[in-house]
Amino acid sequence: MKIATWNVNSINIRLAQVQEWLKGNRPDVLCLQEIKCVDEKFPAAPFQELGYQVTIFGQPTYNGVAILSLAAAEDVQRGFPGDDPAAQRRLLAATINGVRVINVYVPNGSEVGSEKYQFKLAWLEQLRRFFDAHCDPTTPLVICGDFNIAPEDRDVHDPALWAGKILCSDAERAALQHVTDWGLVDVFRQHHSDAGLFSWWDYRGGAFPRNHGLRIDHLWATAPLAESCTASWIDKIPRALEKPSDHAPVVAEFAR
DNA sequence: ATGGTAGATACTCTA
Repeated sequence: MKIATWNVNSINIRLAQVQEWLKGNRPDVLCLQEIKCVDEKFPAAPFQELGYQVTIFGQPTYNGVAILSLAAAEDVQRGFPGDDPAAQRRLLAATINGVRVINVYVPNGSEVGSEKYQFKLAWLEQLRRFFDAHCDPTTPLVICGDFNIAPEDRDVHDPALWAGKILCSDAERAALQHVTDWGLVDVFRQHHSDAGLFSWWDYRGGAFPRNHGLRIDHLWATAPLAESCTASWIDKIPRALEKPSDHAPVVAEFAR
């Protein structure tokens, strides 16, 4: 089973790239973030023609997540239980081939200390409470998406430059660790220990050709699923295309 | 210290 995550920064702008990537990679599951459209404007048919089921949780202009899956998406959950209908749409969960898949677009946080930063930290605390109340670390589960956090300095191209900044601050890293302490393993780091491996490069300043990036897109799995992970990688090819997303797809393969 | 990019949308228009 191959599971992938990709922040596409508008599914409508990126449609052809996502189609091509699905044809070439055929993941069982692709979790999308920042689809930036309402459900009705999501281009579902092109993906259905490729054999994918489409599960959407969109909103106007910002955020929005979706799951494309070859098998049926069961027990679909949109947002945190009890969310206000107007809440930002950043979480979509479904059970696919017996694996609970949780697709997240964690708030960016804007600037350390800002109101949006506080919202990000509170959102991560809510995510931990969601795991405590609704999930079981002894069952196969993966949470993947754009976490907007580089967990360690080896996930940052210039740790001194980024020290204490948004995406790298101690409080963000602690909030992420509090979530993963629930019982989650970073499956990418099971297979790669090197620095310099990134999933996001700013559009500005020629960051991609200089490899000035951060690793902020992740797949974390519970132990019973993580131990079956045979490979994980970041596919930098789409980031080099014309009109790319600023994020690259991240993939994990499981022997199940 | 600042600005650098990309996207949807507003605006406006049409129905």
